Amino acid sequence: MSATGTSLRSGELAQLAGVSSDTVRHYERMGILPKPPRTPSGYRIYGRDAVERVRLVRRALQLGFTLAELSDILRVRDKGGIPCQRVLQLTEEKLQSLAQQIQELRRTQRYMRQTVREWRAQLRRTGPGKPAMLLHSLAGKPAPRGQSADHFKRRTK
Amino acid sequence: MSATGTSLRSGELAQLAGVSSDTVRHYERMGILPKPPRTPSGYRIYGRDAVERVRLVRRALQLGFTLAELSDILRVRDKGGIPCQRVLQLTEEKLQSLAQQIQELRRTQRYMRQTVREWRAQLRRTGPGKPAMLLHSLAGKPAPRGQSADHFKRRTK
DNA sequence: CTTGACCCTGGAACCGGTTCCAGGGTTCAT
DNA sequence: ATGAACCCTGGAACCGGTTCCAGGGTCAAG
Repeated sequence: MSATGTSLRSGELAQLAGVSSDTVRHYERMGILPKPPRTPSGYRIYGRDAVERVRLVRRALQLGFTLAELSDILRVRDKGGIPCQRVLQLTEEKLQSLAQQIQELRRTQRYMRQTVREWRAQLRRTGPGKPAMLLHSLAGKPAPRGQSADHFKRRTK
Repeated sequence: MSATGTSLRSGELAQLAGVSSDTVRHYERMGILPKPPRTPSGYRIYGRDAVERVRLVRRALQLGFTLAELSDILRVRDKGGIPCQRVLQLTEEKLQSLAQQIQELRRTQRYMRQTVREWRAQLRRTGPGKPAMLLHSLAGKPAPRGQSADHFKRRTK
């Protein structure tokens, strides 16, 4: 009875939007998907627009928005508010720090390439199965500028 | 009695290496700093070489090594092993995925810039305080290639 | 002797988005 | 009426590096 209708159950929504149903429920908990009506037995009933919503969230996440931010924004919007300015501003901030991040990564890249080059030379010099002290040589080198050490993980802010 | 000697206590080591003493102890737990001798009262006693070691670890972390990897490598080295090949190989892998990561980020950057441009135009069209649907417009757009959605956090592997 | 700076331990919190779990109900087909 | 496939709940685990915490020693200067 649910297959071809307009209404979706959590699993179907998840499928259509390309996430797990766990994630769908999680989004609801985070206030990102509004609480949907339920069947008498407690199953969630979503409209097809929910698919859009989830997809939107995924895109926004890719742009660096957090669930918390999206929760804010969407809540405002759902109340008839116009969060566009806020969205635009946030996006520009992300863009900013994205640029920074890229720069940082490229610094690391240069540094790492240089290091590998030196290591290769060193290995040729000392012979393959010998001492070499590769890692050790790092200690004395000038760090790759940015001191943060978490290029990799930390979300923008 | 400890100030100018050759031996360091955890806090001094931390200071000299630019980390917190919590971190020093953590490194020990992870097997990255070898268990140091203790004073009769239980204080750790490090030699000056420990400073190098910690600095080395920090550099390596910046290059994308994990504590686990470093733990392995250093343990081998401390036993007289020669982990240089391993180090080199790992580094090349990091370098590889770093390049990928940068590419991904640049894609996102391009996508985001384009998006902002479109939004600006849209805002001009609809007038400043009006509807606008900025975020909403994301749902229909083609995603920025990479489907991973975690440019930002996840450590390389 | 007191004060304050330092050290010890091991376990938990943190970040954020996702996933997993146990224990239990619903729906539909065979 | 039995099974398979789905759904419900709320809480916890996960990743990894760092930090924080309580409850307690150590040590030197005043």
